[in-house]
Amino acid sequence: MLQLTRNGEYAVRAVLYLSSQPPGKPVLITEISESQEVPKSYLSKIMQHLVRAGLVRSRRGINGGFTLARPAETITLKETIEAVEGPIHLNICLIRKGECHRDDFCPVHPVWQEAQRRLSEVLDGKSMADLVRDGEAIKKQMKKTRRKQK
Amino acid sequence: MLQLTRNGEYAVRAVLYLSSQPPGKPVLITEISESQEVPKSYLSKIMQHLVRAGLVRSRRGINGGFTLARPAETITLKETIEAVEGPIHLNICLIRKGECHRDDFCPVHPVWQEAQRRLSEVLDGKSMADLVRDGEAIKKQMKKTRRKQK
DNA sequence: TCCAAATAGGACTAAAATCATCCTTAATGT
DNA sequence: ACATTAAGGATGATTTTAGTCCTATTTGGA
Ligand code: SF4
Ligand code: SF4
Repeated sequence: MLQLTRNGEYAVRAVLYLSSQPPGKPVLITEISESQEVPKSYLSKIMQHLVRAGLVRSRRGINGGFTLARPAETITLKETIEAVEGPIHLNICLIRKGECHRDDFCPVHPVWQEAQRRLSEVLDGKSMADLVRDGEAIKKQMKKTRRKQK
Repeated sequence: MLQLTRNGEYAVRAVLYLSSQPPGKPVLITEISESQEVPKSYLSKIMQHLVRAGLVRSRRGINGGFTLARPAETITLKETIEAVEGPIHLNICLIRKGECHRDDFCPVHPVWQEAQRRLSEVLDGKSMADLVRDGEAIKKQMKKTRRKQK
């Protein structure tokens, strides 16, 4: 359907939440689940993907939880999504050359290449640190608006 | 999976083929199916969608077949895809305001808006007439290359 | 050493989407 | 009437999505 799945969406929410927390402080899965409105048992699977992909570190037992494995500045939206959904390919011919045998004479192929490039540009252009900053700006803006409405 | 479905892909192939034919000349579904490598019975459903969407006209019986309903210049890639897949929304929050109740404070939401805008730009920027021209240019280029290889 | 707290990992499932096929009906030109 | 051709409905196999649940493993502290 040319749409992000819940896996990708939830991964972004989780990584973004970790990015908003003090670095190094382990965050419980329950806390992520509740604040980000993601089913806990489902989130558990997603976190496993993120750990294997090297974006997140986990510790079990008391004082356990999840932390970012790298600074939020170095983690992009695209990377987070691809960690749980696999590489983004807007059409099968972008998977690899020859995946669609028409690619060498198809006039639509280059259009998909361009579309993919533009999409990647946007998704790779935002780091988790950027998003945390944007989120804080939105919060500030909302407070101002509410004050005006009084 | 954030990927175009066969429906969209096949629709593009079919409309592009019609665009490459003399305007007004009815083309049989068998001809489209074979030249574009799309299962005939499946293609039949897709053509129905395209007719209902107003991109293609059909005539039954002898001398029947499919023709474009409008000049190829006025039909874009995006339009063709959306005719069979429904509107493209890269994430659910782009369907309508409030579809995701987090949209008014979510810092990721604007990124998806931007991504969608960029994607639409590319897909709406190519008309079927453009693609036919591109296809002819590719054919010419391939002939030249083959000559050099001799 | 034993326990409680956490995540890891595997098995399982319901529902939906995807990718078709086949058959009957309706229109159309000769 | 009749051959031709698309329309439309029913059906189905397979895959993906979205999620749950249970057991195992790790960890730190009493
Ligand atoms: S756009 Fe062209 S190359 Fe890509 S999948 Fe479709 S036919 Fe193949
Ligand atoms: S990006 Fe934000 S607004 Fe869009 S679906 Fe995810 S949480 Fe909702």
